[in-house]
Amino acid sequence: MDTARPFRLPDFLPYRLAVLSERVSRRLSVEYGRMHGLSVAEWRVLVHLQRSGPLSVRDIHLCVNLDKPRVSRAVARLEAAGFVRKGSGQSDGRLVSISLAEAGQAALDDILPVVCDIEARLLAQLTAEEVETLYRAMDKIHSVLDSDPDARPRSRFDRKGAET
Amino acid sequence: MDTARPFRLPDFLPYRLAVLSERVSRRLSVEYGRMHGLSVAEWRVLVHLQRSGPLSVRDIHLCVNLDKPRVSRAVARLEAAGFVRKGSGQSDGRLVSISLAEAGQAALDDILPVVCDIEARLLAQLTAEEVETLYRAMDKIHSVLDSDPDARPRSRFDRKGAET
DNA sequence: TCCGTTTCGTTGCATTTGCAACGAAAGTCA
DNA sequence: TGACTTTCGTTGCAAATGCAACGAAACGGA
Repeated sequence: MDTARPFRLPDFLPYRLAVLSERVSRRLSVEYGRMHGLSVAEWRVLVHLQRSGPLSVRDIHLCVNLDKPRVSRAVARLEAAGFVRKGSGQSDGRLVSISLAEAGQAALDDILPVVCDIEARLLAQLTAEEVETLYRAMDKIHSVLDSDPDARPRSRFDRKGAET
Repeated sequence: MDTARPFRLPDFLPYRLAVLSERVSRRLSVEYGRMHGLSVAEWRVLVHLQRSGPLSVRDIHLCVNLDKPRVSRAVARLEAAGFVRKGSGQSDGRLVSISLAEAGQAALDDILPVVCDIEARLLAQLTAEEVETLYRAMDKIHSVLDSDPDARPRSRFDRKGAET
């Protein structure tokens, strides 16, 4: 019989992921966009700086899934806004040491509670077990891609909750 | 104690969703990109046409999460490539009736098996129950956004497997 | 019928994106 | 030391994106 079910976009995993992810991102960026005029890239850079201390562009690029140019430009804007300071690396003249400025920390202090609250609301309808399964499922999908040569590699920070 | 856990980007749901979704999308677009030079928008339009028959730009726009300009341009490219035909609507002179051409159907016949295979591989590591929970969890997250005035509304086709 | 309003598809435009390439600064090895 | 290669951050540029606005067509009352 081979009744190949007619292909339905709304049932297609990649499409579902894209739609949900975009909707969530949009909802979030409304928040930190209107609070301090941050883009997603800038937000990621700030957050990463907060917990990892001064870093180079490359470090950030490798950790938060943004390509080098995007990090570079995000840092430039953040510096112009006073959220971040750029110093030259001491040992290696190529590296740039990027560190969080007070205004940047203040912005994070503003935004983090709001953003965490949204995340909590999004997850509020799920049982603890559902959340766990959701994350496990997402990780399993990642692991399939990890061994697919045509997939883009996963940043090491995303592999496992990141120790450092 | 209130040890507010230090905010970790890799544990943050919106970030996780974005990373996974982008990685999956990328992996997919490698496929239909190199097979027929299709973009994501064009792919979505083709798929939707296949199962819903001739449609207007507006119909597509409302169903597959693409804004009007993007649909319009995608259709233009698809028409130039011979994948799609554009006729004027009969009753309403404003509407454009877009229908799948033979070449478009052929392209889909080419791509669908490959793309479905990728989806199957992505889900292969999950148990049936995990898949079910994954989808249920995603739906619950959507439903939270459905009642959030600051979130963008969900297309009716995405709300429930789409009857038509 | 006529005129104001709404809807449709397209186009313009400013911004963002992704990718390649560039110069500067290490590193490497003879 | 001196060429050759690699790495870092930035810049250029072509293409994609998001959003507003436009003209054309239909609708809705007077």
